[in-house]
Formats: sequence, C-alpha cells, structure tokens
Amino acid sequence: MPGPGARAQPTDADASTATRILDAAEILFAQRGFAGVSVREIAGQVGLNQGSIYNHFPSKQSLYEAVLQRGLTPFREILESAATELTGPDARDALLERLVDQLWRTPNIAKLIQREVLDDGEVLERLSEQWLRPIYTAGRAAMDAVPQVRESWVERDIPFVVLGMYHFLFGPFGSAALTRRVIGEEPLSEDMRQAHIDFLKRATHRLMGGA
Amino acid sequence: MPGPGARAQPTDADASTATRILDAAEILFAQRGFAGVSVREIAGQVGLNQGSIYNHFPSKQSLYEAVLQRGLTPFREILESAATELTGPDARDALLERLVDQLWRTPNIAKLIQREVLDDGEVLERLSEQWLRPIYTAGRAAMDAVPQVRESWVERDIPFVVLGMYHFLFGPFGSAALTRRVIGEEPLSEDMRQAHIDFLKRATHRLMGGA
Amino acid sequence: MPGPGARAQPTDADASTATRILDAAEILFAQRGFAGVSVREIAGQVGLNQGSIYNHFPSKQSLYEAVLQRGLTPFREILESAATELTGPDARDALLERLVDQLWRTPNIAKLIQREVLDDGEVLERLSEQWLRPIYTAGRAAMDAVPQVRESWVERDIPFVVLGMYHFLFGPFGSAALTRRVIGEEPLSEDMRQAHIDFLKRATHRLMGGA
Amino acid sequence: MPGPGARAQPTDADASTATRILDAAEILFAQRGFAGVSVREIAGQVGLNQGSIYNHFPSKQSLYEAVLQRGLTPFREILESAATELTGPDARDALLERLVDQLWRTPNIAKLIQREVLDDGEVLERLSEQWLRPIYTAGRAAMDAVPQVRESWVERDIPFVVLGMYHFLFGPFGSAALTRRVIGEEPLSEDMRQAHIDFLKRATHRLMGGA
DNA sequence: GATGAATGAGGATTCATTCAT
DNA sequence: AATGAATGAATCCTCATTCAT
Repeated sequence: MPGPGARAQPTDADASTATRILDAAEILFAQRGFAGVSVREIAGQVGLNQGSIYNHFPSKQSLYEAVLQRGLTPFREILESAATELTGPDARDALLERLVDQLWRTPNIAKLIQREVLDDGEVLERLSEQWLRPIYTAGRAAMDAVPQVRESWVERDIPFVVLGMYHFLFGPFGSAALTRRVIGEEPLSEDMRQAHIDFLKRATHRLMGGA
Repeated sequence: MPGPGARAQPTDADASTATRILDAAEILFAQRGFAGVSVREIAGQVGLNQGSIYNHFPSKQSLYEAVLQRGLTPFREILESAATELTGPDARDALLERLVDQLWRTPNIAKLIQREVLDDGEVLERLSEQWLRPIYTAGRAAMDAVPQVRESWVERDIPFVVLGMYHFLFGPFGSAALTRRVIGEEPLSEDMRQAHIDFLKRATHRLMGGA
Repeated sequence: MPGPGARAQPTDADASTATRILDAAEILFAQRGFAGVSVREIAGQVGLNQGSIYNHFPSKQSLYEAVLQRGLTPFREILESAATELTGPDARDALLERLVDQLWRTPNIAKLIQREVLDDGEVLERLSEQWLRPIYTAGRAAMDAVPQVRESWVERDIPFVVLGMYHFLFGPFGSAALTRRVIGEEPLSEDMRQAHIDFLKRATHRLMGGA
Repeated sequence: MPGPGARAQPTDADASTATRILDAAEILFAQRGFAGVSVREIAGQVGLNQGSIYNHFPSKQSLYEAVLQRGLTPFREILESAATELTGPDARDALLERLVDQLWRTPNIAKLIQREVLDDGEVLERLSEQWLRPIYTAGRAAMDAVPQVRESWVERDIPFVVLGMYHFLFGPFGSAALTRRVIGEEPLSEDMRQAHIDFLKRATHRLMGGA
C-alpha cells in the first residue's frame, strides 16, 4: 500500500507513459496552476519530447482534466456512498476519516481542488452540480437532525460551518507553505497526518455543539 | 466610506493612471492568478496601450507586487498594533473584527493572499518572516495563557487551530465560488459580511473552549 | 587646451544641452554603434527625459548624423587644405601629424568612422564622394611622383598601401580593445599617442620606399 | 572546393536547417552587427518562421556565438599549429598565407572579428586570452630574434607593428566598402585576393626591415 | 525647454499544437 | 509511440516618436 503523497514523488520509469505524464502534470499543476505550467515542462519532467504528450492527451486542457478526473474519482466514490448514509455522529466521523485518508493519499489533488475553487473553473461547476450540492444538502439535513447543532448555531451560521468543514479538510494541503513557514513544521509528514485526523474529529465535535 | 469590494468595480476614469492600473490588475490577478493574466489584458481593461503600463510599473512582476503591497498595507497596520496588545478575549475579538472589516473592504486581496499561500510565492516568504510568524507567536502565547484553551486542545492541535482561524478569516473569499455554487448564496453581499463577522466570533469562542 | 579624448568624459553640466547630448551620444555610439544604443540611454546619460532629446534633434538618426558631422568637420578642414598641397614627404608628414593630432583629440570619432566603414553606411557614401576620393586621387598622384614609391611597389599594391595608411591612422582607436587585452597597454594614454605619431612617420617612410 | 566568400551566398535549400540559419546569420551579422539584425530577419532569410530559430539555437546570443565559433575554428587550428613553429621569415610567410587564405574563404568572419574588436565584446575576451595573446608573445619573440627588426624599429613601435599586421590582414574585409567607394575596385574579387596576398608578403618584409 | 505619459511597431522569446519521419 | 522541427499566436518588454502640460 502506497503511503501518503504517493504521487508526489517522480514515478517509476516502468509505469505506463500516460500515467507518468499524469503524475508529472499533477505535481506541476498543483504547484503552479494550469496557466503556470507549460506542456514542455511536463514533457521534460517525464523525459519525453514535447510533442509526445499529444500522443496520449489531445490537449493541455484535456490533460489537466484527466489529472483532475483521476484524482477526483476516489472522492466521488466516497461521497456517493456517504450521501445516503449520513445518519449520525458516527457516520459523520467515518466519512471524515475516509475523506482525510484519501486527501492524504493525494495531497496534490487537494491543492488542485483549492485552485479550482479559487479560479471558479469549469471543473468546479460540474463538481458542484453533481457532487457537492447533493452532499451539502445531505449534510445540512444531517446537521438539522442533531439538536445540539440546531441549538448551538443560528441559521445564518450554517453555511459557514459547512465552509469551515471544507477548510478544515482541505486547508492543511493548500496552506502547507504557511504551516512550514509560519508554524515551522513539515506539513506533509505522517505525524501531521495523524494530528490532522485527530484535530478534525475534535473540531467537528466542537463545532457541532458537542455532538 | 467605500463599501465592501470597493475596488472590485472598474475604477473612475479620473483616478490616477497608476491607480487605475492597480485596480484592474488587482481584480484580474485575484480572478486568475499571476500567470493567468496578461499585461495586454490589464492594459485593455484600463483602456491603455500595452506598453503604457511600463510607464508606471517596470515589469509585470513589480506591478503584481505593487498590487499586493497596496493591499497588504492596511493589514500590516492592523497586525502591527495588534501584536503587542493581544491580551485577552476582548482584544482578540477586536482584532478579528478589524481584520474581517479590512478583508471585506478588499476581498480581492484576500483571494490574492490565498493564491500566494497556494503558490508558496516569494511574497509569502517575506510576509511570513515579517508579520505572520510574530503574530503567530503572539497568538500562541495568548492562547497558552487561557486555561480553557490549554484544557480543551492537546498541544498537537494548536497549529491546526491557528490554521483554522486563518481559514475562517480568509476562506469565504477564496471559496466564494463554492458558496455561490453549492450553498446558493451571493458570497460577497452585505448580508454575508455581517454573518461572517458573527460566525467568526462564535466559532472562535467555541474553538477557544469557551473563552 | 583639452587633452586627448576630451569628449570621452561626461561633459560639464553648464555646457549647452545640445552639446551635452552630442557628447553622450558620441561616446555611446562609438562604444556600441547606432543600433546598439537607445535614445532613452542617451537621455539618461545626460540626465534628461527621453522626450527632451527631441527638443534638440528631430530624430535619433539626425542626432547620429550631428555627432558625425561635428566630429568630421575638423577632418574636413584638414583634408580640404591638404588636397591641394600634397607636394612631398614633408607635406605628407605634416598632413599625417595634423590628422593624428585630430584623431587623438576625438578618438570616439575615429571609432565611429570605422563603424561607418564596416556598415557601409550612408555617411560613408557622402564622405567618400566629397572628400575621400579627391584625397585619394591627390595622394596617389603624390605617390606616383615619388620615384622610390614607383620603384618599390607594383601598381597593384598601391590601393593596399593607401588602405594600409588608413589603418595605420585609424586602427589604434578601433582596435583599442585589442591593444589593451592582447598587448597589455592602455591604448589611449598620452604615451601611446606619442608612440603612434612616431610610428606613423617611420612606417610611412618605410612603406614609401624610404622617401 | 568552394571559392572565396563561399558563405556569402544564400545557401542550398538541402543543407541542414541549422547550417542555413548559421549562414544567413553570418551574412547579416557581418553586414549590420548583432544589434542591427533581428531574429525575424534571419528567419525570413532562411524562409523560416521566427520561432523556428529557437528549435536550433536557444537564443539570438547563442546563435551569434555559434556563428563566431564556426567561423573561428579554422583560425584556431591555424594558430594552434603556428604558435610553436614561428621560426623564421619562411614560417612567417607560410602562416600569413594560410591566414589570408582562410580569411578569403570566410570574409564575413573577418568582418565579424573586426566588429567584435570594435565592440570589445565577450568573444574578444575569450579569444584574446586563449589565442591572440599566445600568438602575440610568440610573434614578438620571433621578431626579437630577427636582427633586422631589432635594428629597424624602436621598442615602442613593436605593438604598432603587430597591430599593423592585424590591419593588413583583416583590414581589406572590414574596409571593403572603402575600397569599393574610394578606390573604385570590387574588393572581394579573386583579383584582389591575389593582390592582397602578394602585398602582405611585400609589406611584411618591408616592415620587418627586409627580413 | 523639460516632463511624464501615450502610442504602435517591433524586439526576443515561449506557447500549444501539428506533422512527417 | 516517440521525435525533431515547424508554425502562428501570444508572451513580456523596449523602441523611437509624439504631445499636452
């Protein structure tokens, strides 16, 4: 089983070329965004000629989308099963754990998602309509069903609580630089991973008013 | 007094050219990042020839930095005064209020900061060393002085609490698209601004273990 | 009396602006050629705004020509008087001395002339037709009148002898870098000036077959 | 065997693209200098898109250096073998002949070298340290060994004699325009080539005091 | 006369993409 | 599949020149 950040390392030479391209692209796009990365650079990272990329992906845009698609698929699966089962604190904790687990497996994807959110890109549009809105609705329903939540937040807070959950989940990846520079800890260590999971449960519990 | 998002609208034609360039650049850089914006586009937005930009800023990079510098100055002032006075819950709430206030005044800057954090850019480096680290140290000291905090979090959580505060503050701007698409609310409305401030206080209070 | 290379130093602030522009332009054009120098750079050297140049010269090209014109005028006068008097070795030596003298007074002009020759520029065209060809004709007639020359060179050599004279005269300026780097002497020193004059006489005497 | 000025004509369409670029660049750089030539113009001369140049040379500067490098290599070889064998008048004449021969093969290079000397460029720096200074030292030693030279020049003249040799060699190429305009002869004709060689030997002999 | 700002053309270089080999 | 070379558009930036102030 690959450890966290598996794709953050340069990939084995014997992986399929398409996979190696995806891996390199994922890292670079996560580091500098779509516009900040050139096809040449990706090719160079893979040890490939610039034009060879186009034997595997019809365009830079489609390569980018393939990266996202590959990275999002596990989340889609997690969310799909969750949407119907969000019944109580335990289910919520289980969901959180699976999400955090997956995020730590592909931290570049976490960054890419945050970039997409910042860019308000097309991918976000599709993502929103298909996965996030349903999950949000389910999540709100679940929260509404918990008396402690209803009592501890006013209606107006709820969106922020949800957004807060998003940031609690994704933040550590997008803010890795901040952690390193300001807090002085290596953000993607196994140590931090454990701490992230623990914190998430405690913080959620607290935000949920003790439930 | 200019309302929230003052600089989000194209600026008056009678403002100084440099200011109009800064305004246009701020909006575009916030929307699409440094690499995603061309000098030509900025110039076009101002109604200027491409080369005329260089009568006011020696390079695209320096224009970008000027945007950040202008946007960060108010925060610098807020943080400067705060660093010495972070004495208790009231001081904390006051600081939060001033920060949120400023963020809502210049939401583009909030996005730009999040982009800088994602990019781990040079600006972040300077920012970290000069202001964020000191503020973090002061903030941690303040938190350590509060018994409720010490009791309610384990040592390991603290960095996440701090990061969480960052996300509570900045998140709504960077995630505006998410709010609009998933939650279905207009994220930069006056309504949301009020809700943001209220939520922040409540959430902080709660994260601080009731203090 | 100004020493050699008078115009090679930045000029007095109280000289007329046009003169200061000419001085700066002369130095820069000599160093890097017409295409290698920008109007902005000249203006900067004079401490003037870019546009101010155009209060004194209608275009970069015309400034360049003014530099040449100013620099060439003394030579024109020398050559004009010489063309009619080139009667024997003494007249020849006197002409040489006056030419070398003038060249050392304005070494930048010497370089500029060599650049013009390399570029086969328009200035060279006018120069050739008006002064150089007449002087050449007169010079050849003078040489033909000297038995030692007739005897010591074949007809075919004469153009090269003349060209050689040109290079003996102008070479040390255009090749100043060579002198400095290869021979290891400071090429524009007073010492070298004296040596140049002495050498020229000896070399000419020798090339002229002892006359 | 290619005649003189072989590279002065636009090159065969079936030569390698890099070679055709080098050929076009050599001609243009010789005519107008580095700053006076645009990449677009070189590309146009080769019938290539502007950007295609960069498939063969990473920058204009490096293309320029490649032109020089290619042109200088034969001289390097000539000088390398000569530096050790400069034993007497015959060796000197042989060296001269080989140099003139090579210069007439690549007259553009002769002009380029003169431009470099005028510009005091980086190439000149490297050239000086590696080839010219050693050759100069060897040449001076050779001259010092010849009694006629010692007797016919004063110590102070020697650098000028050496510079004079340089100009006798390279002058006709850089001054081609002068020859054409003032003397009225076609400077790069086979006729002139022969005359150049003959003159050089005679002039050298004379400058060397008959040796 | 000087200035700062404007302009359009052109500077070198990079871009994503195509295509023959 | 992979490559090297080609392309046209776009990149940032500098150019000479103009003009209102």
